[in-house]
Amino acid sequence: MTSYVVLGLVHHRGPATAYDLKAFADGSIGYFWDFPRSQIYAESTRLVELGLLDEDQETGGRRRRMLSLTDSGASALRDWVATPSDAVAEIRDRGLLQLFFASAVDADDVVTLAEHQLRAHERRLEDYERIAATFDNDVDAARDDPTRVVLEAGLRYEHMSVEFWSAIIRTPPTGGRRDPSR
Amino acid sequence: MTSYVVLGLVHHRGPATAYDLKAFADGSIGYFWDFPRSQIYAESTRLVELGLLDEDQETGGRRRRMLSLTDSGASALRDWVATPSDAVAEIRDRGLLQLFFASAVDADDVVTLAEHQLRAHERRLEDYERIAATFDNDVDAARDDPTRVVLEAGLRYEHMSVEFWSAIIRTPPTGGRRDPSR
DNA sequence: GGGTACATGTAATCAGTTACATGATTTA
DNA sequence: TAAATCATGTAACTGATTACATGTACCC
Repeated sequence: MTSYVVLGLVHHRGPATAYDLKAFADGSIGYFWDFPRSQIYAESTRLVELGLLDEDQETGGRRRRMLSLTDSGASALRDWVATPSDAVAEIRDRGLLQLFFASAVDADDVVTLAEHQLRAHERRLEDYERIAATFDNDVDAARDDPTRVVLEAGLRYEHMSVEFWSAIIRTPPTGGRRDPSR
Repeated sequence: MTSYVVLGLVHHRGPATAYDLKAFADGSIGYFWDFPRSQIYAESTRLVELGLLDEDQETGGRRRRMLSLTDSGASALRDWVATPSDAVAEIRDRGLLQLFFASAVDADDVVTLAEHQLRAHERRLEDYERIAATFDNDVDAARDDPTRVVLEAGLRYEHMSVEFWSAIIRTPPTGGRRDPSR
């Protein structure tokens, strides 16, 4: 899947180095779909071999490799984006997983867990709001920009998470366990 | 991480076979954190070697392996659940990823994508509501059950997703592209 | 000259998935 | 007796992560 992220990034940014794409990803789609730096080098090499990307490497100095989409790469990206998926992603959130198994611990531990998650989601929400502010100088264009709309999904998710974990702190589920302190 | 899921499942279900744990997971935590059947066999073998699980295999017939928590396994689970994480999960949702790169395709394709996602999330929402109904025969106990509370997070996420993709269908972001039909 | 940011890669390892493979028990 | 379900496992592969390793260019 990461190969399509790389393809998409090249489409989005135009000719760019792997380093550059990774830096852009870290401030945008990386919040939703992150990958290690080494992978973008592996993937870009692979995509060049497959003929989906072109590379143009400087002969001296930093020997930058400028990546660009080939026609075949552009069409592979279009096909993939236009192929709807009927799958819903798993949330795979460690905090929720821990909460699921909360009957193994005391209510205090659940509260501590929830406090950490709350803070983490609040921080993430702030990140998103900061990024959103850079979009929304031009409100009309923003509404029309799919990347802004994906950010909107992130904002809603974080709002929801902040509310959710706040409620856990207020009334931690004790799971039928007996509170050992009483 | 899956090893903690297995440990947690054994804690939650009590002594059970790997097969049984997987079946239970498929109707509960599997919606949030799925794994292939083969993995539960690999993990359970590993956890037995680590002394976190005990196994008791039937000598004849189906040769079922009953898995149970050792003291050391129970304490490893408690430690893990009680160790708060400051990380926020990536959403890693293919539909959102496709939407992020929607500038590569036409508005029609975005609408088609959104329709599929909407249907998928509606179906998932129905699954969750069906499961919630089985909890909520006893409303007071449900409020106190961490697994029910995690399901609540899932319900909210799916509600949010249904609203989100509905809005995309109403006004698909066109990403500054020119609509080729005009 | 030193620190920071730019820039690229490889190697080893690990986690997870898919496919292959087999047999027992229950129910219609 | 056939089909469905119960039940367990291995092997090959793939994708992703971590750690290692190197050098350039710019700015103070």
